This record gives sequence, C-alpha cells and structure tokens, in this order.
Amino acid sequence: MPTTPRARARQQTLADITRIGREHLAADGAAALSLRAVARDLGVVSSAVYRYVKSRDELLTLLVVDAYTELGDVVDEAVDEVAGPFEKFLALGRAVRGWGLREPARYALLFGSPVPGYNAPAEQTTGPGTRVIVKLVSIFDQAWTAGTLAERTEPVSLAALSRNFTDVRNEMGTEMSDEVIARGVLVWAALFGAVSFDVFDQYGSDTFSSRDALFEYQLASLAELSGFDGAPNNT
Amino acid sequence: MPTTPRARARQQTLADITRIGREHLAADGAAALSLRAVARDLGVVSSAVYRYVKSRDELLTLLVVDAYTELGDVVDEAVDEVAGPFEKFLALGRAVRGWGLREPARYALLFGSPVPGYNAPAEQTTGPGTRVIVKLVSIFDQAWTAGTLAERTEPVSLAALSRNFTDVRNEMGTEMSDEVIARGVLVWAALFGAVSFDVFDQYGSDTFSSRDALFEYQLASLAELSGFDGAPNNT
DNA sequence: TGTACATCAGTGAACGCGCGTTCACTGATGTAC
DNA sequence: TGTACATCAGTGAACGCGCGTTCACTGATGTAC
Repeated sequence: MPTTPRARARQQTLADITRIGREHLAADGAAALSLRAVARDLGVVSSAVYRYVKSRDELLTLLVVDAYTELGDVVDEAVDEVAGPFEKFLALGRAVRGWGLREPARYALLFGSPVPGYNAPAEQTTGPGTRVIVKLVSIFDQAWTAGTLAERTEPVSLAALSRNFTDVRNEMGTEMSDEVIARGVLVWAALFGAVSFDVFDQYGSDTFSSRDALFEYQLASLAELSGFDGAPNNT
Repeated sequence: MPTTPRARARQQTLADITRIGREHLAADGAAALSLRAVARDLGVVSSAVYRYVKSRDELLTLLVVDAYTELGDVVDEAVDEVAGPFEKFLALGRAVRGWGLREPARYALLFGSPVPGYNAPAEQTTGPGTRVIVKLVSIFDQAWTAGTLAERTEPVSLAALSRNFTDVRNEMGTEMSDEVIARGVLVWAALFGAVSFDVFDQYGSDTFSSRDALFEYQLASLAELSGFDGAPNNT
C-alpha cells in the first residue's frame, strides 16, 4: 500500500493509463494502440507517459496481464460458486463466453491473432495467462480423483506425447492418465473455438437466433465428451 | 481471358498487388497493411495503385477473398481425394490445419481477431467464405444419407433453434436432423479451435513435442463425436 | 522544527518517419470511322 | 490502311494527419540531517 501522496498519485495514474488503454483497445484494436492517444486522453503531454511505461510494448503487456487477470477472476469466482465437476465445467464455459462477449477486444488480444511485432514477455504473462487452463485441469482432476470420470480408449496412439504428459502431471500436480489429459486439452481448445466463433461472429449474423441456446448445447456436448458424471448421455 | 496487351498487363498488375499484399500481411499483419508500402514494392508511385483498387479496404477485401479461395481449393482437393465420410473428415481437418500453419497471417485474417474498422462486404466474401463449412456439411450429409451416422440424443434442448435448422436445411439442401446439424456446428467450431490454438501458439512453445500427434488425436476424437462410421470407438 | 539536497512528474520542442487520398498532368495504347 | 479521338496507366506534388521516442528543462514533493 502506498504511503506518500506522490506514491498514491502514481498508482492512480497507472490505473488511469490501463483504463484508457482498455478503451482504445476496444475502439481501435491492439495494432492501433498508441501512447500518444493515451496521453491525450490522460490530459498530459505524450512524453509524460514514459514516466510510467517504458514503451508501447510495455503498455500492451500491461493490458494483456490486466485482461488475463480479470478473466481469471471471473472464471474462478463462477467455478467456485458451484460444486461438482460437471457444474463447475458449465460455470467455467459460461464465464469465459460471457467475458468474451462483454470484452471482445480484450478477448481478441488474448485469444485472437497475435499482435504483429509484439512478443508477450513470458515472465509477466505466463502466470495470469494459465489461470483458466489451471482451473480446467483442477476440475478434471476433481472428477478423476473421485473416480467419476468416464473411461475411454485412445482413438489414436498418444505414445509420441507421453513424455509431455509426464511433464504436465508434474507441473500441474495431478495423476490423470495420458488419455484424460489429451481429452482435457481437446475440450479446452474446442471450448475456446466455440467462444471465438461466437465472439468473432463467424456464424453469419442471422444464422442462429439464440446464440445462448447454441452455446448451451455445445457446452453440454463438451461436458459429455469430457466424461463428467451428470452430463447428459453419461451415467 | 484478356484480349489486348493492356488488359493482360492490367490483370498481371492486379495479381502482383495481391501477391505483394499477401507478403505484407505475413510480415506486419492486416492492421499495418498499407497501400503506400504495396506501391513501393510494386515499383510505382503510391497514387498509381488507385487505378486498381479504390481504397485500402478494397485491398483487404481482395486479400480476404484470395485467402478464402485458396483455403477452399486446398480443402476441396484434399477431401475429394478420398472416399467415405470418416476419411473425408480427416482430410478436411488436416488440410485446414496444414494451410493455417503454412499461412498463419492469412489464417489470422480469416479466423482471428476482426480487423478494426474493416467490414468485409458480404456480397464478395460470403461465397468463398462458406466453402469449408459447405464441404463439411456435404460430408455429414453423405454419412447421413448412407445411414451410417451414429445416433445421439440431444444433451440439451434445441427447440429454440429449430427454425434456424429448417433454414439451414433449405439453404444447404440437406435433410439432416436438428441434432446432427448442431453436432456438425460444434465439430466445426471445435476443429477451428484446435487449429487456432496450434497456429496462434496458445499451448506453450514446449508443452507438446509433436503437435502433429496431438492434432491427430483431436481429429480422431472429433470424428468420433461426429458419429462417423469407421472412426475409432464407433461401430 | 528547519533547511539543503535528491527525487520525480510533467513540459515543450524536436527528430524522422509513415499513412490515405486527391488532383491536374503526360504520354502511351486502343478504337471507330 | 490511316487518322482523329477516347481511354487509361502512371507521375509528382500536395493536403493534413498521426506515430514512438529522446532530451534538456522546471517546479513541486519527499527525505536526511
């Protein structure tokens, strides 16, 4: 917590810069994000922003971390409100989609096209950037540990990836089988595929009158594919 | 076919503009695509490009159509080479992913973040833009007509979308049930989710040592979910 | 408690750069008679 | 077949704009003694 007025003012200004950056992101996209425009909205000369942010790329990093953090918070809160893997999975999916639809530009920053010329620094983005998949793993692990996850034979050999799965088990602290991890990765990618199609408007604008209903079907199908007990068509 | 030398030259120049645009897309992304830079590479003064293209947005449209067309060609060729819905589905998935990995910038233009301030004109992009889904529908329809598509009860009611499914049946010329269409839409979105995660590098750079093996697993799982006969774990 | 010094936020000018688009023009190519 | 006119590709200058980043500076805030 900041002690002096100057430190408090600094923190406030940094928060303002992030907020204004978010607004510009929403209006013009990441590629058009400009320090000068942020400075203008902040009511300050353009060089002043350099007291807070070393470069345009650092501002982008700030926004990436900000977005991952908010998404992570939203997802955690939604998932923790319910009990059981199936319900938690639904909550996670709905939370991701809800946030994406509310914040399309920030969703695009995280899960859309890479920003040309920008490389997110791993040290700062990896932590916040893995919160959703970490949460998803914990949901699978809960079902796995409870012994309620449906079994399934590998449709295709996973031998080429077995060392990777061992690493994942160590990093994530789980005992899940190769097949279950691979299944989880597929469900993860598929979930974001469904959300991205919705957020990025890949279905025509009037193909589906209720995107909510479509997504609920998709989510239930993915829960079924995941093998969660309680999902329709599972035990 | 162009008759006069002038018409032939014009066509050649248009092709050059498209090619150079593709290169700039790959180097700097859609947002940074600039008529002036294209003109420079073409060896011509910037205003000359306006003889070929009305505006920067029209150049973008040219590139969008160009990309959809190439992807459509690649997919059609791959799918038509094999027989049977299961094999065709695998071919489609592999073709999409292969093209995406070869052409990440063009893939991003079509399936990544929307380009801020640019709206693709429906008249020109809808045709080429629907070729992959049309092909996917034809694969599902082949299995449906042959009666080899696994049945499945809706995990969640699709009543809210029934009118949309009727429209789809009319537009696509198929008789597939609501559930099968919804299943196809999910598989479609999931497939592109898996490809996007791969192309956009959403798995860490060293999480999976063989992205090919991972994708083959995902593809086989989606074939199974689709209900294609011959897919592992299906009849 | 008061003073001397260090820190820091913000200024304003400047550097060198790129962009989309318009316009009047030149000179070559194509076409109608 | 030859000529007059129309079409069209490309030029070069200009308009008005925005960008990231650096630098020497001023004046207020904070700190050590």
